[in-house]
Order: sequence, then structure tokens, then C-alpha cells
Amino acid sequence: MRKSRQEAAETRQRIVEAASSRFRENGIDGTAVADLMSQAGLTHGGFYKHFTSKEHVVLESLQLAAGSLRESMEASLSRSTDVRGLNAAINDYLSLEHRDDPGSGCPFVALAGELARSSDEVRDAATEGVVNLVNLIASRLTELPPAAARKKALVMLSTMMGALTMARMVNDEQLSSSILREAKKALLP
Amino acid sequence: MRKSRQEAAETRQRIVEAASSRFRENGIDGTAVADLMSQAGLTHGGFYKHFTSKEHVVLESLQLAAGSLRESMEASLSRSTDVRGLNAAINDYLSLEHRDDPGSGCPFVALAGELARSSDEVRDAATEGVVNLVNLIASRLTELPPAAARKKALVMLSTMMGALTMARMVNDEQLSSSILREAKKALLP
DNA sequence: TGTACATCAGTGAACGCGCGTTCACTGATGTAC
DNA sequence: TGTACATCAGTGAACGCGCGTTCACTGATGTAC
Repeated sequence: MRKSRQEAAETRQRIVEAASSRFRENGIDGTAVADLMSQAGLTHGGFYKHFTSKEHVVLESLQLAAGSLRESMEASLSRSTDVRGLNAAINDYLSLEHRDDPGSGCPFVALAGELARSSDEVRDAATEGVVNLVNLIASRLTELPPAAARKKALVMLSTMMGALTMARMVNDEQLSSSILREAKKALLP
Repeated sequence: MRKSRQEAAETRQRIVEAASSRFRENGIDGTAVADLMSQAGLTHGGFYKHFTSKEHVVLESLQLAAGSLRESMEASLSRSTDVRGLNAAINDYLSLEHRDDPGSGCPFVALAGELARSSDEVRDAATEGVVNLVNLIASRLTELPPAAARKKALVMLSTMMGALTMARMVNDEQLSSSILREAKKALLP
């Protein structure tokens, strides 16, 4: 049954991807090792051939999710070199699609409470991911000096994450979509 | 061992209070029935003399937490009848004390991810709690017509919740306090 | 008002279940010569 | 290049533990007369 090195590396990657998505959908506590292994097409025992514990896959899956959020924001930004790129990023982040697909969306919103209670290593990764987003946004606020741009970016990201959080929590479609709509209107210049 | 009706009612209240605080500190999944019962000074078995299941205490404890957040915001607001009351409420919500004491703070930020995955009943309670805060804030935006005030309040509350979420998640004291500071500066008129 | 009985809040042991983790095993891959 | 052996990815049963929940029991409170 032994797999080649490349197959093993691909398996490991699939486990991290499955974890990354399941954790964001159902929470870390809400996802069993057996869950994410079967999502990766494997049985649970093999997990420990790739990771020493569940905690270890949390860190990697957060880094994966944070990286892919960053990339998708970069992709939105690159639609235009000026401020319209920023508008595209905000529109995507505050879209109904993002709200309704937490499994492939912002890990900071999906896991906020659990990350705040995680190990320093995991919180360091979360911090780095947040800082990356802040820098990305600040880099498009070219009308402001860098320090002011960074400060404004902190507030913008707060509004974005807060609006997505509220839109997901609330059990009223009209209210939920108006939260996203108003946040967009307030953030777009 | 039977207790009087009044004592039983007080015990029940103590359980809800303990649950409300523990859930916000450690999450719902992260809190065992035995945990919150011992916090209430009882042994675990007695829980089911007051609630049919753990899920049932979640609803009541959320309502309690939401109500006490509303009251504390009303108290801040009542420090002044004009917009300075609103500033006091924002300053309190975005204070270091609030950030560092999730167990007695905003339940929507502490439990956001878990609430989004909860039963309709619990999400209805969360929705009601959020709407109450929105109305409270909107009522102080007297310079705007009601509809516009409500829209602005939605965005303000998004920024407040997002900033508190980020400030708790991030593992860097300087960054964390600057998130709160910048959000305050942006929200105060 | 007093008495006899029923009720039930709270205790702590026990139950069943799902979880994270371990382990013996399999058989294909990797390595040494 | 071919052969013999070592390695190890993946399987699925098993383990121990903590959890939500149940239960028999206790004894003070509530109720009926």
C-alpha cells in the first residue's frame, strides 16, 4: 500500500485543503479528524502519517486559507491599478457569494472566536494574515501618506470583517444583505 | 435536599449567568455542562432539573448576554442626551477592558462563528439582539432622517464588531490597540 | 394548626457515544549491492 | 540491470477519555386534609 513520495505529498496537501475548508465551514472544534480525512478520500488512521496532532494541521490550514484570501484579494485588486481595484476587492469580500460560502472564504471571520483562543503559533499566523490584508488595502490608498493609509486600512478591514460576520450571523435575509450593501456603500469612495 | 421555589429560581438564574459568561469565554463547544454547573456552585447532574438539554441554555444565556450588552450601551448613551452619549458607548465598546474581558462582553463577537451555525431559534435571538443595538445607535444619529440613520448605524456597528474581533484575534498588543484606537477615531464625529 | 404524604432540587455514579490517538498489518515503493 | 530487503503510506480495529445525558437516591419543601 505504500505510496510514492509524490503521491504522499499530494495526499498531505489534500488533507490540508480539506482541513482548511472544513474548519471554516464547521469550526475547528466542530470538525473531527475522521471528517476531514474522509473529505480528502482517506481513512482516519493515516492522518498521523502526515501530522503529529490535530493542532498541527490547524496552523497549516490557516496559512493556506489566509494565503488564498490574500491571493484572491490581489486578483481583485489587479483588475485595475487605481482605486477601482480596491473597489473590486471590497465588492468581492462583501458579496453574497462570499457570505454564503464560508468554507472557501475569509478564515478570520469564520474562525475568529476559535483563533482568539488558539496557541501563540496559530495566533501569530492569524496576525500575519491580517497584516498582509491591511498592507494590501493600504497600498491602494495612494491619496494618503503611508502611515495614514495604514490606519485607514485597519478601519476599512474592521468594517469589512464586521459586516461579513453580522451578515452571516443574522437570520433575516433582508437585514443580512442590507448590512453588506451599506458597508459597501460606506467603503467605496 | 429539595429547595424552595425561590431558591430553585435563583439557582436557575445562576446557571444561565454561568453559561452566559463561560460560553463567551470559551465558546459553546468549549464549555462542558459540568463546567458551567461548577461555576454556578453545583454538580452536573442537577442541570437537567432546569433545562432539557445543553442547547436550551444556549438560547437563554444568549438572550441574557444580549440584554446586558444593550443595557450597558444604554447606560453609556444616557451619560449625555446628545451625540456625546454615542461617543461614550463607542469608547466603551472599543475599550481595552472590553477586549480583555470577553466573558462579560459582546456575545455576538465572542460567539459569531458558533451562532452562525446555530438553530433558527438561537439565530433569531441573535438577530433581535443585533437589531436592538442598531436601533439604539440609530436613535442617536439625530442629524439624519431615520432610514439613513439606520443605514449608518449598521455600518458603525459592523466597524465596532469587526474592530473588536480583530483586536482579540491579533497576537500583537501594539497592533491590537491601534485597531481599537483607529476605529474609535473613525467613528467619533 | 398539625400531621402524613407527595414532590422535587440537588447529588454523584453510571451509561453510551464520539473523539483524538495508537497500533498491527499490508503491500507497493525505495534502496543497496 | 536485476534481486533482496527495508521502508513507510494507508487501513481499520482498538484504546482511553471527556462529554451530554440518565438514574437511583436523599431529604427538605409543598400540599391535602
